[in-house]
Amino acid sequence: MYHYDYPHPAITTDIVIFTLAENELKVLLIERSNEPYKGRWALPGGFVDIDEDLESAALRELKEETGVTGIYLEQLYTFGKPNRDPRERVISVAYYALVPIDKLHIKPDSDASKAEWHACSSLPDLAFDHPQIVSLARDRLAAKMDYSTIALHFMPDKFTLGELQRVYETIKGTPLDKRNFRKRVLTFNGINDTGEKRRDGKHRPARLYTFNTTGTIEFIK
Amino acid sequence: MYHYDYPHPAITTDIVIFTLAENELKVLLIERSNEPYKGRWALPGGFVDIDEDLESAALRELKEETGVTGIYLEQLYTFGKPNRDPRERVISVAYYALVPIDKLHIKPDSDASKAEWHACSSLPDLAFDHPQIVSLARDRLAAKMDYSTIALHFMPDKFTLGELQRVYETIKGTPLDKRNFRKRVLTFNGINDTGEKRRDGKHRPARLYTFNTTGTIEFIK
DNA sequence: GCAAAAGTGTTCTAGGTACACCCATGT
DNA sequence: ACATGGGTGTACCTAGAACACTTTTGC
Repeated sequence: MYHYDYPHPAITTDIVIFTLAENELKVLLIERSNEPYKGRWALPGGFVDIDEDLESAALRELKEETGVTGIYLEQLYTFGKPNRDPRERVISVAYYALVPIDKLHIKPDSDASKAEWHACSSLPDLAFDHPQIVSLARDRLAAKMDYSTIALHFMPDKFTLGELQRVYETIKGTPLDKRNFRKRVLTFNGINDTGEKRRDGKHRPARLYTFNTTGTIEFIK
Repeated sequence: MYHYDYPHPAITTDIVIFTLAENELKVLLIERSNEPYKGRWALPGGFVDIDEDLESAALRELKEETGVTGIYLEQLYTFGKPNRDPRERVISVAYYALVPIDKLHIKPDSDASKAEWHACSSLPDLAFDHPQIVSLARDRLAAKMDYSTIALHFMPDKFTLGELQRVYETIKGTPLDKRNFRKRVLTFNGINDTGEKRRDGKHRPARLYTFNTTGTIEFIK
């Protein structure tokens, strides 16, 4: 038992974990096995330990749910309406993360609870204020697409420019001109031609590129 | 006394309150009258009540310290390193606010503690992790200057384009071309010519403009 | 009449957009 | 040989940057 002179709220982190699969932007959801909202889908998340940094708590949740580490993670917003959780006052520091396309198979099924990727275009009814959180995360991601290199964090270690263009087209929802797209992304710092090529189909092999992912994003223009 | 099965952190809000005076960007600081950091300067802020929304807590602090209401306020970031406060685990949801030039006289001296405006260019040693908070707030403000109408929230109800240009020049730290500046700001939605003019000195009177401040900012370009 | 800030257009430049064909491979 | 995605250059257009003089007032 812990005692305080004044009432204290509980602190959680919730994470909007994005990935791209089947040419759709997807988020990882957990089916709740306890009340409240038992049986409803919710964002992965949990309580922050009393000696744990907020970002560490988010990284821990991320690892527990997906098994991935070393990916892009950014604080999104803190949600603290007094009745957002029916049990007690809970303030949630929301983060969002980007999982590269090739790392998502690892284990979306850690503990007993069911975890699944859901297309952003058709999400189920979410628990708590999680619809707001997802919505804000999508807005932030869409905005950063225009003025940063954030999209590169969806890419595997080596990728072709065609793959990268499909990522942009999927998130923005519009087709892009191939020549203009290539001119633009090749001006980004950190994109390098490996010299290697990949043959995958009955067409000309594509050059493979890498991105210097220092875990950060670069601002452009 | 309040009891919990698990330890709970305390939650505060800290606010970076900006204004412009004497052609300088300034922030409001409070001299701490209690330990820890007694006698040091710190951001205004305080504990969030258990049934209080985060933004309401920030607005309450803002009103207590400056007497102003209805000004621009935005959540900045949540700071939660385990030892950022030596007393107990304290997580701070930081906000920043913009006080119009003509409203800052009201009362920067609410309770017993001393409150003063300090130029951003020469801040004293701040308590806790407040240097980081101020620094992030300045970065955010500078960034929003480029792609939003946030600067208009520094303006009084009626202002001249010359005054507005000096605000931009002060925050950005560079002189701007008068003709290009006017062309640009007059494309913003919400800026209207009142038809009135102001005479204040031995020169041609200036047109007075207003801004439709719905409390929000508009994104441009 | 002179000092001081308000007010006003045009030219130039650079970055973004539009656009069509050849290349290397698998079947 | 043909289908498939990879790879490349130029012309146009628009938004931002550079730039100088006239107007209205107070003293």
